[in-house]
Amino acid sequence: MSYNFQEIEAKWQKYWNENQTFKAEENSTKPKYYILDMFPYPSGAGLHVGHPLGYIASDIYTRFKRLAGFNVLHPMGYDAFGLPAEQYAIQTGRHPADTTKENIARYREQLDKIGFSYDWNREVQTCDPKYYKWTQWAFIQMFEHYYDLDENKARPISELIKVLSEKGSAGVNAHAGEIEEFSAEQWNSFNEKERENTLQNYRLAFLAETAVNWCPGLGTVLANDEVKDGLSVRGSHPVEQKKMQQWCLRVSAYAPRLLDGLDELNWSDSLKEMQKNWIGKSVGAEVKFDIKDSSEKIEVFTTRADTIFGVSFMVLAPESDYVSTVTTEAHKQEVEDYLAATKKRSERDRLADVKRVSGVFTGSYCIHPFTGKEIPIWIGDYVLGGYGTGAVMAVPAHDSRDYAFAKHFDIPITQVVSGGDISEESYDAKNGTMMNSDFLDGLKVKEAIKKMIYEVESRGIGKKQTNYRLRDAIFSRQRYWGEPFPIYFKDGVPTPLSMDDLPLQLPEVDKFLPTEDGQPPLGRAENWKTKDGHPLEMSTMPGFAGSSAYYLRYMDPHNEEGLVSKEANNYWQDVDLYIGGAEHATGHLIYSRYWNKFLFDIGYVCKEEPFKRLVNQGMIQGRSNFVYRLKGKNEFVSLGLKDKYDTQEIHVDVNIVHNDQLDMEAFKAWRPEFKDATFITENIDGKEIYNCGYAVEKMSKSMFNVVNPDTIVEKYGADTLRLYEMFLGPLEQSKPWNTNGIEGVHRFLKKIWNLFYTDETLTVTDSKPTPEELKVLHTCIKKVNEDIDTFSFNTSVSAFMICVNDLAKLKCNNREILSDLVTLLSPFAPHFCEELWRELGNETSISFATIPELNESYLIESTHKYPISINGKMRFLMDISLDASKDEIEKLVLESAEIQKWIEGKEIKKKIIVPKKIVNIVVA
RNA sequence: GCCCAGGUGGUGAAAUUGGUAUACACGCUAGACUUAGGAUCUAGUGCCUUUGGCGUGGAGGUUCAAGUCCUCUCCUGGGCACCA
Repeated sequence: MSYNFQEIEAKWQKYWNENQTFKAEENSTKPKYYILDMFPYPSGAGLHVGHPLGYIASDIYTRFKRLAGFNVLHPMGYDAFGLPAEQYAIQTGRHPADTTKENIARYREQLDKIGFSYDWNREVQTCDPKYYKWTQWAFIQMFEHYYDLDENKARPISELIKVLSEKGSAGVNAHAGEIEEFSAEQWNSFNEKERENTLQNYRLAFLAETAVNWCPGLGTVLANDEVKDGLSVRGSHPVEQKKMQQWCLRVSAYAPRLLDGLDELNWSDSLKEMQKNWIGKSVGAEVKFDIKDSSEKIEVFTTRADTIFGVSFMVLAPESDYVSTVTTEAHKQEVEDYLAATKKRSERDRLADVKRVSGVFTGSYCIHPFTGKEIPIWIGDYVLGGYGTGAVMAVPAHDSRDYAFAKHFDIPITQVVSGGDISEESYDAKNGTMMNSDFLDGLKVKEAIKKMIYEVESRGIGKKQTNYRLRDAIFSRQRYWGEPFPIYFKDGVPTPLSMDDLPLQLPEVDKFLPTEDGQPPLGRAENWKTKDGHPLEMSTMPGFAGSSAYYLRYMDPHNEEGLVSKEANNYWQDVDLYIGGAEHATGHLIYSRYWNKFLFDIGYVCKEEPFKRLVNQGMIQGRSNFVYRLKGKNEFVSLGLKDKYDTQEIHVDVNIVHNDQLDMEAFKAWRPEFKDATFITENIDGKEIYNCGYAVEKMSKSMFNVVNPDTIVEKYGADTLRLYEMFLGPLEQSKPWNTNGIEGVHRFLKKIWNLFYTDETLTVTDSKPTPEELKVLHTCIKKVNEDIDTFSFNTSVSAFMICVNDLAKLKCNNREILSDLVTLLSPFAPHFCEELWRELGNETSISFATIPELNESYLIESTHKYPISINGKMRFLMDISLDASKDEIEKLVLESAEIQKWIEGKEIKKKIIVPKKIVNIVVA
């Protein structure tokens, strides 16, 4: 029998499915282990070979954990709401629900072919009303809670109301929006609308008029992580700033906990670093500056309180509220012109010319709190309205942006920290000694910061302050294909629906476009009202809503009473291992942590952090091929000769190129316009060949470099695909896809097959394994065990190859050895191993086998007893632990009886003696 | 500009964490078998001026010993970017 992978893989996939082999149960005596993949967005293009990389790694880990005696939860589902399906719907008129359903079916088919051990009973689709009922529920919970800074957790709004009615706003220490203080009497005299307006400043899910990233191309707002370089991540449309009333989540309330929580997580340093930067903690002080001839003050945030004596001007953000208070009549026109010009510049333009300095003087002055000098107040667009107080004290000598501004407008520069030369550029470093700074003179920068903050606080002109860059998440999208908000407006007051009315299902609409009067698509739905006629919210939730708690739903996917039951949550607790791309660092992985912390606060889940360990798989890039067309002709020249002609580079489908050589007939058949193409070929070793150029690019349809896993599975089988994707290199590294080495991996499986079968019949012996065989096997067991926890699967595959080569040399067909080998290999090549496992006479699935135990004694014993062959040379390796000099050891070792016996009559080619470590002697 | 990874044969990559550099695989070369080979097997394959020497982006350093540690520097990839 030869290795017929197609038959074998179909057979065992069917068996696993029919026998529910991978069904996870909560009533197990084994320890639990939860392994999660980032669920895919089912796009119309289907899976390419890059998608399964992480899935294969997690599946190997899953199967390994099962063999090691764990009760493993390994589910899969789909992140099914999103922009592409809606864009497609707008273009074709097809309902996103229909196309999504088709795409999911296609994904499932592709996933099934690779032999994953998912428990499909727990499948989750975010667009399923049974699922998004709980997304809506969570939103209502956030609406009904606020963040209490004393208890440092979310608490019910009802408790807040009680405090407000007894003590007024002073009785509450909450993470809230800007609130004007009010007394209990005032609160009690508020009408319903006034009360709600106040409460909106406290709620964790709230409506706010904010500057948002508005994308006209997509007709919706976008979150910060959905915008890159002023363009939308999806579709690359320009994005501009616009003030709009939007639902928001008060993620910023959790910023300190999101930051501190990172310490206990087993995530990669680079990913933690990204989150740290995104959260962006900075410690400093808020200082108040009096405005000249006014009772008003300007408050600024600074991390460099030490440099306060170097302040030579103030700068306000164009959108700052201070602008109107400080602008004098004489400068009004100038300021208004400047504001108008700034507003016109899009986010993208602003980023494009960061270096251009612009600003305008307001006509007013501040009074320096220490020197009493007058400081001019300017407006500049390098100051951000949304960060700190929207105003800065400018210290041109020690801040490069202030320096550029001062130089441009010819404002004096005073050095207050020694150490740098400020004639050409500012000196920003936080070391040096203070000068020109009155009572700070002579102090080091760090001491000066402390002293100044103390001074500011004791004079009552400011306080120590920590700021975070993390903003509240904007949660509204003016879109159709998302979760509807469970909110209606009762006389303009936003009110949540009751649980009985959930899920609030997406209505049918005639078109997936905004209405004529600019309302979101849901405005087209007939009767988008509650039963008693109140209008429902028309925007929908963003993509990250559905993916923020899906891992909890897998624990208890069919529960109709809640997102997850207490029992299921207590059993599975949290995700032990999460595998996915690093591109979610500042989006999904922040929102999920926030969402989970919130559910933890309200006592709904038992763990504060959702993902204990996170492994990022690298991206698989495409490897594109090019042909070179003579300009204006239908003639193509091979890579080696192209410099002799005037050519144009054209992407060619990588599927008709093998080892960079073009299949010329297939090329002619590829597209009609190339039907009559002619070629200028190269002669290499007597063959006429057309060589293609190549480049590493993103895998995408337009570059014709997409490789579909189905093609690989068809040609080599799923097990070869799985092994090859792991063999390609370290999991976390990005790498281009190429099939150059896949033959070697496929050959490896055939070699194992041949250990079992001679002349197509199964031949295994039941004799006792020899020490050599045991050594070979246990070397492999050791290596694979070591690799598993670091996901170094590429070296595991190598270890298997070495093992099989050595066993083939020993002509091993021992049942015990082969059985252990197959068990160890089964997580990597499950179908293949399941087949051989049964051939060895086992009744149950190999998934219920036990991982072979490592016996180090086989290794140690043989190291001393058997000289081994490395790279064709005989070597004697020996562990020594003598604390002696090289020469002494050499003498001792060479004179030992064991070595004497071995080298007798042979020529010593090489001696390496390493104190305390090893002796390595190579003989001819 | 700031932060994080990384740089090893023709290629993908290993290296017991300071101890035989290039395991394993691809590719290539030669041979065997074959009507044939995009099949299988065997041997070889870092470089050079080859009784020897040089080699892990470059230059120094620590050490009996450095791909690994330290200093400087040059590239590549990723993230953040007027965050005061």
